[in-house]
Amino acid sequence: MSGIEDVARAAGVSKATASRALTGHGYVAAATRERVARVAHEMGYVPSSSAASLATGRTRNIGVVMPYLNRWFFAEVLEGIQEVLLESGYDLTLYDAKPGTEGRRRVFDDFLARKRFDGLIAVGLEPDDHELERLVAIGRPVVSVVAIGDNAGVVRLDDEYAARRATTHLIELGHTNITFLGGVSVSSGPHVDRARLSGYQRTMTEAGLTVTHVRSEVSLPGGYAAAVDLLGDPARRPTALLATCDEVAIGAIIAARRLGIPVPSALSVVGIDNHEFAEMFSLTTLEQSPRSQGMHATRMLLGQLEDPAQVPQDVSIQARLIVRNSTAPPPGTASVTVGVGVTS
Amino acid sequence: MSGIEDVARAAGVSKATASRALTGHGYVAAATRERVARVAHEMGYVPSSSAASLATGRTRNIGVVMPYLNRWFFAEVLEGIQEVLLESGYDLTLYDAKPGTEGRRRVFDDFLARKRFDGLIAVGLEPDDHELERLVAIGRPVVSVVAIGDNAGVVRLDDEYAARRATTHLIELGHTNITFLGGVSVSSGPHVDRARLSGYQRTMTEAGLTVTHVRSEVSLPGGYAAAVDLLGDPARRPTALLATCDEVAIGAIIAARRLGIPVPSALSVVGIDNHEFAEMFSLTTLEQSPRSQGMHATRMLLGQLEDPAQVPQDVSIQARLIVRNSTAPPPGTASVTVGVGVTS
DNA sequence: CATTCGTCTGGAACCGTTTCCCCTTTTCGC
DNA sequence: GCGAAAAGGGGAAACGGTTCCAGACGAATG
Repeated sequence: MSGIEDVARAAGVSKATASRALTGHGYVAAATRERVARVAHEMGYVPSSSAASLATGRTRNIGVVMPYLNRWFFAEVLEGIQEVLLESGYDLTLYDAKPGTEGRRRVFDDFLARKRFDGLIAVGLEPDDHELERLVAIGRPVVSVVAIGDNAGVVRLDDEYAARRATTHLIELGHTNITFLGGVSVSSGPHVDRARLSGYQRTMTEAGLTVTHVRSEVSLPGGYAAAVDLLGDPARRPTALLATCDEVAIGAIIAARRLGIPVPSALSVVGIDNHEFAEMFSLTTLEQSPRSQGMHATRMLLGQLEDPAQVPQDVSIQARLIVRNSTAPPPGTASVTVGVGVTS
Repeated sequence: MSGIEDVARAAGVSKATASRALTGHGYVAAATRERVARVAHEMGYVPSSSAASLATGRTRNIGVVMPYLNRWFFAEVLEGIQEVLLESGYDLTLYDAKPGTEGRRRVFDDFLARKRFDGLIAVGLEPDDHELERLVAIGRPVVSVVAIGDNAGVVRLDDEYAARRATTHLIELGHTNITFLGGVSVSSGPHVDRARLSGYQRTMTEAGLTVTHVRSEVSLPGGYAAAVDLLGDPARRPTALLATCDEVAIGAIIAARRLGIPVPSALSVVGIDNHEFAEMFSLTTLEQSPRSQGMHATRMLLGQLEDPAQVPQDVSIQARLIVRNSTAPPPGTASVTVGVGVTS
């Protein structure tokens, strides 16, 4: 296992020059640089990252903390992050912080404190006060995807806007009996879902319509179960559903099919996400493109690293409405022509 | 930012003793150890991992290479790995190696060569010769989930067995016209799918039945599309489908519903995986439990790290058959009583 | 032509641990 | 009570890079 000293010797230069040649910092004659590079390559020399980190104080590694790995949104964000880091030559260290677990406590109290990264990306973290404090205590730049409640750079979907836009779409189609399917109350639960619920509520209220909110676990099976309950009772059945996310929406569509309720003629369903399954179910939805959120956040963080003066910016994304075939005017309406396709 | 030297001074001992006290290596009086630990804790001392790695040659970090992050199987394996590593105090560095991308090339040629880990877990990697060579060249223990073709430790599902078991289940129900829905030929493509196809073929042949294989992309939408094609043509329609995995199976069930073909009365469908959606679709399937495969592989690797003499073992898992409501005797059969529930 | 400046290079210090080696003190067996 | 072994602790040398500093040289400047 050869070190830079061996390379230096083989190239007939000092350690210092070899280092400069390989890192590109400081003066080195072009011929020398070339020779050192060649020798290093021939010897299969790879610098020790621990030694380099120790000397420079930089790890060329980015930490990513997220509460779930197996949910569509998170996996997509992670892929976006990974893609940018790979291009930039940074490693990615992953910390799984499932809410309420001992593992999460250890992540915040032990793992992150080791600072094995130059910067941190927090995805949908919803940290409590103690966790937030630990995050700040690390003293490394933090960027988050989905707000975490402090002044770090944030990339996120404008959830309130997305829900308003979805609701408006249904109202424009002529619906008046629209139920929100989601997991939380406005005052508690993940901020994302609260903002979406709130966007729905405001839009409905502004239009003079009655708000109805049905609880559902935020997952496909959850949406299915909640929809079976709701739709099974003809008295409660609305003409349209706004789901807090596509998984819930798809669960609801599956439930409707099973109950023999045709979508969209008897029931319109709209989601938020543009999940990979949305197309297959012809789901009208708002696109949130988590992958590019991840990429965006990563570029922002990398930018901050190379120029610490760069002020972290907050980026809020306005989702695009994608109209497919899960929404239509309510039953018994004079047919209305609606453009099918993508609109803003 | 305090180093071990500050701790040592504050505790009135030498650097060497402080190090011994904190790491637990070598002789240290109990009282001293306790005092050093207390002082360190009070000062909020956290050892520099780069310095420690440099000195010891160990990183307390495990690398994980996988081709996809957003597929159910991979995400589950990753969670299993993460869980065990978190308990053991190891970090996890993730390398995304999507087949055929420039990123993948860089992962193998640059990133892995940096050896920022004590060991590597390769998940469903299917490396080519060059990649395999690079993997070996790293000189660190490698464990893989799903075979990679060399003699490293492997944890995997016995795919051939799973497919045989699934086929047998259908045959026992009375089916004779069973189509395999999957993405490959026996001679090329991912080993997993080939083994499953092969298990199906042998079982069919042994039973004197005709093999029919329909190509499908290995994904939910892929299964949907392939099934729409196949089932839409009454001449080709079988009485039972064996899908290469649950996602394909579920796609097929959705397609059947849409075409008005009742499952299981007119069509039986069986998958392999026990995907999180399987229950919702009442899918009969073989459980592969990727999460525990991940945990298993991780424990194996960690074991090898603490005792290099430990020979890597290959572990092959026999999937359990979970009978739900997507399989039944073929139409027009005298009804056969079949136990519903879990059997081995 | 002398001076200055930019370029190029080598020696040595440094990053923050761990660990080897050696010395002192205690414990234990006989 | 004595010698050997074990326990406890300190100094200093690693680990493998990067970077500061100083010196040497050639070209440009006055």
